[in-house]
Amino acid sequence: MNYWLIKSEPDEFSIDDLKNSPKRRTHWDGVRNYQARNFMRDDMRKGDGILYYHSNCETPGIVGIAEVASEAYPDHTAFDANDKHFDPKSDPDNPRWMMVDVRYKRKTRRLISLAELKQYDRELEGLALIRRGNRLSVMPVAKKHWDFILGLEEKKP
DNA sequence: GCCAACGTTGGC
DNA sequence: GCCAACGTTGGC
Repeated sequence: MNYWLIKSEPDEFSIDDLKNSPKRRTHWDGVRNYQARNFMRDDMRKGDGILYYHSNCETPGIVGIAEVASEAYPDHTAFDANDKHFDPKSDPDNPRWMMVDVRYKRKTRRLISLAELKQYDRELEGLALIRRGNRLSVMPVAKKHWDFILGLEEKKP
């Protein structure tokens, strides 16, 4: 079992939006970065744990837990000229972009902010999220980092 | 809103 | 294959 962190702008699709989705799940479309795609396509497995992260908002940070609910399959929004994430170079016969389904598990007891996570740069060394200039929207999380971050949930910020 | 960091594109 | 130009991400 692997662990992941996925980013979403709460104005676009928040943890509550996921929670309120039918069957509390959705397809994670719109990823248009090769490294992120490769993680989804090659390494994500059903049941993997996901830290749900809110980006580009007042206090960016981890707000919930989700899980991978499917293997990767073609991201059909890349073929839709009316879609925001349309990619004319993605051929339906040879799709360039993939996605997985994501299922809501729960919210974290509190928001674990990026600023707080950065204070533990020693414990979280190697976590892509806190590396400078990081822009990946799908990234792996080592089990020891997963455990450490969830341990923070019980602490005062 | 600013801007640093990064990924992608395309001319050469 | 190099690299300048450009577009995007995302913290602040």
